Amino acid sequence: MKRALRPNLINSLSTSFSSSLPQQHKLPSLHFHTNIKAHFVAKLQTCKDLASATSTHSNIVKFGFSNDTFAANHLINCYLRLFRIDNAQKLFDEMPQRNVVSWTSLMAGYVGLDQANMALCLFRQMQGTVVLPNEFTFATLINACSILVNLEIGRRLHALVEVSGLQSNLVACSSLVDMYGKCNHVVEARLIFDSMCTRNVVSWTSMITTYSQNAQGHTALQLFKEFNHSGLDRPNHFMLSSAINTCASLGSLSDGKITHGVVIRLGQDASDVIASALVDMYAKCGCVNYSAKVFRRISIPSVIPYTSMIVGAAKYGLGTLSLQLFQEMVVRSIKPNDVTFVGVLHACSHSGLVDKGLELLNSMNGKYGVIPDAKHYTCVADMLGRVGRIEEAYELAKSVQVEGDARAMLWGTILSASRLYGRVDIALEASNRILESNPEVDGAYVTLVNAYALAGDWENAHNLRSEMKHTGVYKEPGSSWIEVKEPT
DNA sequence: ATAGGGTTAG
Repeated sequence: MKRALRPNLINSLSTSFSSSLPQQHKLPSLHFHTNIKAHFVAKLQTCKDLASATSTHSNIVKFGFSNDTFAANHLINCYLRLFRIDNAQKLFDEMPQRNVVSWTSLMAGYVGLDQANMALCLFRQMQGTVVLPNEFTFATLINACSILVNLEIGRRLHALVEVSGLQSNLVACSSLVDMYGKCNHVVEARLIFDSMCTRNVVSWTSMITTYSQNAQGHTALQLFKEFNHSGLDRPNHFMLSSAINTCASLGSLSDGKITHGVVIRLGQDASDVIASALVDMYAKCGCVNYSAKVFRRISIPSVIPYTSMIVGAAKYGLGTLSLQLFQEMVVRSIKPNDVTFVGVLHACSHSGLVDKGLELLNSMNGKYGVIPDAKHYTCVADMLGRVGRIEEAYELAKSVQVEGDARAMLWGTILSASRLYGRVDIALEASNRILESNPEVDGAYVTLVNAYALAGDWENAHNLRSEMKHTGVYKEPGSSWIEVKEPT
């Protein structure tokens, strides 16, 4: 095997370099060296599978480039593209000389694999070296803070950005705008946006999204308009999706139609991402028939527009349409994901197709390879609860392992159903589990009081209410207890 | 060579 591999490689190299090699008599070895390295790097950039990555890796070692930082950085990035963070980390650990690209690449790799914390750890390690962070390093780290909603570290990085003299840097500032926005600090995001000396589509999109995600949709749309009149650039599909999404969150059909008009004028209506946003927007603005129109114009819809349409139809009680669409995507071999199943399960729930819903839940993993999680169980528990199949809902909830807020949600659903059907025993059980999952939830206290009261256990109800007053979680009786999580 | 923004659920 190995014997065959090496001559082949040398053959392929000599053919690719045969035209340049003979002319370079003076420095043949040096040029061969440079060219062969370029060849390996080119190979790494187009690597599609682990086998070719590892074979190129071993060739890099064989040809004596194992200590070459440039080649190793390419290898790291190649492994990261193939989602092999373990290989990338191992290589990184073995590098004798790491530069800022080595560090930043590995950090970005962790962020991309939902391990934003690891990126921050790496930065701490990096600070113990002589390598200095650049704008890309900061952008990657600030992005990690956005994902983690970690304002504290975000602020520290902001300070470091300033110390490093990058306070007007486009890339660093755009990520700061995004970070402050994701941490709900709109004013600070805007201050940075205003302080930037150059802005591009990305920075404007970050600012628009910040307003949109912080319940200031009108300001977001105003900024979108401002950008369009500024003549700086044309909005791209990122900015357009954000604007459409803003209209959806506002529930404003008129703004939605105007934005749809902008999309058409810019010739962006063929974009899958934009179409998904439009389908969702029309459904949220009360026009599911428009959603259907947009959806049917997509030639090959991916799982996202399919899901948007399934969810939209489900909300309008068009359960049969949702299920038809689901069937259609299965026939077209478009793989449903976890969100798609939330949609179809909702459809079953809202249209009273209970047994169909149960059948779907049970076939999710085996037939479609999607492992049901808390949100699916909550959905099905709600479906069973609505039609009074409380026992089954209760058994289902007991059978699943869920933690934290998701657990409170699941048992909140059981609680709601058991109250509705007067099952005080199960209501009590559910209240207790909500308390176990999340003791800070004041709504659960109220519910527990209600449950005790319902059961006629007034003494316990009274005691608990005093305890609540004591711990400061008291809520006036009669207020809504369904709000498990209040917006901050 | 490395980087920043967007789309489906609750």
